[in-house]
Amino acid sequence: MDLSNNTIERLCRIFGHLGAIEKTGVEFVSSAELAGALGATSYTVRKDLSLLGITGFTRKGYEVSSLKKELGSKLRLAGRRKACIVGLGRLGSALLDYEKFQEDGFEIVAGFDRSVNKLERIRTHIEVYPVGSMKDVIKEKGIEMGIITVPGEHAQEVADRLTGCGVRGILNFSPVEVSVPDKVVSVNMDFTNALRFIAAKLGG
Amino acid sequence: MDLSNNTIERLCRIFGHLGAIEKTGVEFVSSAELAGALGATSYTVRKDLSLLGITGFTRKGYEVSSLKKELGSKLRLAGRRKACIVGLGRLGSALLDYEKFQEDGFEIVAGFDRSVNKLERIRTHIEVYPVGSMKDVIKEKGIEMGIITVPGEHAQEVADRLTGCGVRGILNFSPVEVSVPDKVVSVNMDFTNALRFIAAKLGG
DNA sequence: TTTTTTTGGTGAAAAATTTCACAAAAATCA
DNA sequence: TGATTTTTGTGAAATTTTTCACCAAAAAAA
Repeated sequence: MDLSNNTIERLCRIFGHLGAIEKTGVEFVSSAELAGALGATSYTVRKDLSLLGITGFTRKGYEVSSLKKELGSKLRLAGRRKACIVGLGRLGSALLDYEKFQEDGFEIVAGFDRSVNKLERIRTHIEVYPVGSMKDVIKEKGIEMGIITVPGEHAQEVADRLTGCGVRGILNFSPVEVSVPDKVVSVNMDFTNALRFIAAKLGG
Repeated sequence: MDLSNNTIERLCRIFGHLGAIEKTGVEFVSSAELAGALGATSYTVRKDLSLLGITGFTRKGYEVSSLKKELGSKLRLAGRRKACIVGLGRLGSALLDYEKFQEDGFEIVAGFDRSVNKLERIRTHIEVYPVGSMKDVIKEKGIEMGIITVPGEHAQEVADRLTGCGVRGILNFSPVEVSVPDKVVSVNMDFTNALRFIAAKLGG
């Protein structure tokens, strides 16, 4: 199947939202409710789901737990995935213990930093290493995804290193867009740009 | 002018990238170079800029410093804007001292948390307050933007409070989409969803 | 000076995405 | 039972966004 990025992004959000609904014990959810929680329309939600061949029940909506299961398997969000964080400054070390990742099946299994000093000072139950041991650690632990929290100046270099070690997914928190090989998926989260966007939308 | 969100987002990224170019001392930049740094095409960059009435120089490209200035004024990214952070856990307190914000004209002038205990323990040069004093502090300091770093369960409540205090822009790091009044601009940054997106794109 | 090359500007075409409209199915109600 | 309501599924229409094609201008080269 050939889903657009927009569709994938929405489906992932639906998946996340279903987790929340599940906790409330509600059994069915309509496309309109999902749309509301997403800031989309019910048409879009139904179309997105139908692109995956997922169908609901007339006059009832979609069954929460089976929808979650289907999305999980169709989008491959079901299994556990291992990730590492490179750059253990304030943000990086905050993310080391970000519980939401674990809850969602993303396991942070290693942190890397250049500074041995920093590695020694850090307090976390996750194992941390000097960047030099990246290759070994990534191979050994089977790490698939890398989270970049180094300053912009070093982001590309870290991305190269990560992909060189076989990492196929990159979440980049630095403000520079990193370029990666074709097969690698990279997403940028630039906080400052988000504030700029808000400021621009606000005008005045 | 009526720019699409995509266009606004790209223009903001261009603005950020121009800062980096400026430091290198390069005077002109072509639409193709900008496109490369953005992961867009040169057509798109030129069209985006032309939508703002910004024009470059034949065979030279755009003059870096004046382009930055024009974007800054047209998108209202030039002035300083005050923001606050609500929720001073790991992430929130990391963001309190995120230097990039300050560099870009976004001043974090207050942090809020429910727990007085946390407020006492926190080490930062930015003033922190109990949530109860939000209204006063926001009015007094002229805070325009709020950054939400509380758990999802409380995100909507915090958003309501912020908008109730007159905040018009919200950057929401919690995994739940908050709903805000029409005039308010809100952007969600859901880390977990970014990882999901990467996982879904990777497949396998 | 003339030609060639590079780069922007932009209306038109193409592609992608979203919305609509309405049939079909199931639950509810009279 | 039969009418009514609600909600999905989806092809078609509408809208939005991106890309293309080509001109003009200016710099560089010849």
